[in-house]
Amino acid sequence: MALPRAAKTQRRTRIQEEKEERILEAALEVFATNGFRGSTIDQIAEVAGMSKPNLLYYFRTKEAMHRALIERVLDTWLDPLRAFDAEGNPSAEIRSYIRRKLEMSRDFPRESRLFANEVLQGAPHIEDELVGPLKQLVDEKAQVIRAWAKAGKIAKCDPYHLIFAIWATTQHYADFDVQVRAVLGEDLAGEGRFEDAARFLEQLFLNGLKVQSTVP
Amino acid sequence: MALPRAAKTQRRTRIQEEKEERILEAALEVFATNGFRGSTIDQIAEVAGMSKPNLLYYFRTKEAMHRALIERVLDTWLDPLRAFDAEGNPSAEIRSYIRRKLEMSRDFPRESRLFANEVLQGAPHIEDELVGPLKQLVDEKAQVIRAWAKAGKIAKCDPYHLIFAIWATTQHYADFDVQVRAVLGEDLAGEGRFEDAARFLEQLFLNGLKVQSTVP
DNA sequence: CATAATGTTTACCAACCGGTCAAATTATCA
DNA sequence: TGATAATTTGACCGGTTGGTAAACATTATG
Repeated sequence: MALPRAAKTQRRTRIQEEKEERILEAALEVFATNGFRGSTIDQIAEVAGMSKPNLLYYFRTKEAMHRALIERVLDTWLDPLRAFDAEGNPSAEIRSYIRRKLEMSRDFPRESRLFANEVLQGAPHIEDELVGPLKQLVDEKAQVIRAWAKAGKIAKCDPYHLIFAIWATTQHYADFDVQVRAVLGEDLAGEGRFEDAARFLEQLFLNGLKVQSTVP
Repeated sequence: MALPRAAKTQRRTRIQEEKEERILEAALEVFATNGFRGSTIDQIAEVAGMSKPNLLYYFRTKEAMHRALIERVLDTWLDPLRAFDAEGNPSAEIRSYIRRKLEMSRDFPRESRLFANEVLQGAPHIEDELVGPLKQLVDEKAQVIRAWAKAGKIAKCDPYHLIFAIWATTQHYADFDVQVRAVLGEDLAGEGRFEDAARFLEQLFLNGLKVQSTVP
């Protein structure tokens, strides 16, 4: 009778875990490809293989589903940036950040598109996360980059725009996948694409951030 | 009685031009912020300041409106890439391409988001344009870049991924504007943002593509 | 095994949405 | 000016959508 989330029993039942898992998986699929408004509960229910009212038994509203999904995914999404290590070698850190972000685009394109859809449409559901945890983390890492530049370990540059550039270039392969495939052609797009992109971006960013010696 | 598009009179009346203009302007606003599925004819009608049936008098369906809008905007959108000149100085050409694209993001953010929404959701309405005119233009310019690299005028690099990187970094400021503003803070985001971004991206791409001399 | 709690389904509703229609209004021009 | 064509609107329609109510089924537990 009672809704699972509000149940008196503190423990989530096995069946609750399983179903919520299946629902969020389906929701990711649907929200990522249609955006929030473009997605219907029926669609999600079908992908999840259950009836609409059943789905609404676990998440009261479409928005609750979306919220739960965002919460669950945001942390993972920011992991690569968190791994950015102030003590490490600057070039190596930047290289591996690019690589990790690119791997995310390859392995979790739906998560990328979920956020892209949301941000693109004005982030009506995640604005708090943007100005809160996200900004804080970026500020912190920007300081690291700025220190590297000041110490002459990389070229002087605006750390925020550097981070934006890495986000943009790596996520592009997930978010604009259709366009990339259209331009490269179906064949080229598949096989070597990941390595090609990684090689190019590493070259671009590492040379681009190399300290410019004023005549050796 | 008859629909204007199918009218016997070949000439479009003044009133037709004006109304279609107003409708497409409103459609751009709405489609860009909500995507195709997320937009309603009522919304567009309200922004355009006319009734829904009146709007449907000029464009028979929502899709017809969207199609007309895409057609009208796509050419302009590709202009910067078209301006890319094989005869020019490579560094100067790349620099001014970046600048033009960045100006587009600043001056026509809605157009950018319109395409971003569309591509992000699988480009269901513009796939022909992608594999047709777009691919053709990109192929052509990729050849130019490849020739430059072969002639030693810029570093060896994959021209397609270079173009993707320029698209991604410049359009990022239009498409992910909310996120950029959230991270930079409302103040920093406004004034110097354009110049900061331009300076950073020019540094990144021009140094990144500089021929790496193997000891002078 | 009884029984209460949890989980699932069928039927349904009100609001919304894309689109039509016929009637009313306005612009055009002989 | 008056006839005719172009434009505009309110009322409406069928399908979709987010969500509810209540009956039914299943599972956990004393």
